[in-house]
Amino acid sequence: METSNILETHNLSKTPCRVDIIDTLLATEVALTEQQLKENLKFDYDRATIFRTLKTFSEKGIIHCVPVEGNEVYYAISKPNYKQTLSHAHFHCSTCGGVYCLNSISIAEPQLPDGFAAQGYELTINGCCRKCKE
Amino acid sequence: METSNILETHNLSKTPCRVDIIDTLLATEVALTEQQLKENLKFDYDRATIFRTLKTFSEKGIIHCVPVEGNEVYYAISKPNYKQTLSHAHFHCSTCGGVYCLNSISIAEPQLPDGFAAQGYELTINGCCRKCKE
DNA sequence: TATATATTTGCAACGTTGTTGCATTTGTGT
DNA sequence: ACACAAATGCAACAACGTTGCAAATATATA
Repeated sequence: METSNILETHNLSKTPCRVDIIDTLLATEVALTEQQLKENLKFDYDRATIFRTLKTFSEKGIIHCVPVEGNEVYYAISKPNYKQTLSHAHFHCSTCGGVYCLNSISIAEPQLPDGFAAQGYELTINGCCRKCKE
Repeated sequence: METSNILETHNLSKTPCRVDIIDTLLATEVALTEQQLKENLKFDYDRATIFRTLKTFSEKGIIHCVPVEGNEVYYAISKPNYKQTLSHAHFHCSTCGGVYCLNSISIAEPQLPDGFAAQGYELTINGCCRKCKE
């Protein structure tokens, strides 16, 4: 799906910042921190604008964020049914810091202690990614 | 293990702030945000002191932090062999926000794409906890 | 195509958090 | 009781999260 469709689907007007952010996230294989995102945008926008855009996109389910050890947050485009999917897995490379969405991974549901009911699973796998492996 | 032992084991001097923080984290069943931690300490300490103490404890493996959706970070006492354990699971209650360490859970290792090598697994299970279930 | 209106943006401001240097205070071994 | 290494509090600064408001802009409508 390309950028215009994504915005239309979610009833969002087509503004430069929104298009730029979605284009950038679509173009990158890995998830990006807000810093990395800014560096990759074609133009500069106000912090508040980017903040609000990311917030809107998160609420709409267009993107999702991945919190990683060290209190860093990465942003990635969501697959269309992301929000409906119970389990999400991400790979975090300890070497380059890259965060990959693992869309096709299924997470085995572990046995929980009595009284706990699971609604969703978020798995972060730390390790060494394809590019850093040599 | 009680507080004094923990500090001695890690070659850390026994200061009020350190003792207070470990006591507090040992006393609570759930992990705490920095805010919640501060509210539960017996005395007040400078922000920088708490920051440095948490950092020291994290490095030593005395505590670990759990990043949760919404960019919140929770701190919890680690079991003695925490750092050596490859897989960690935490339960995050969507209702009360409580974060529980699930020490006895084993995580099934999913199949990764070619070229990716896993070194550790962090699983966060979202749902409804024992206390909030009625 | 011009216009009206609802949105979005940039700017400014403020609170919080992460982080560090430095002088003072404190813990601990002698 | 003392000396020295270590920890603390204070101050300061950068980065981030967040909001109000006025100016600019996207889009539906005439």
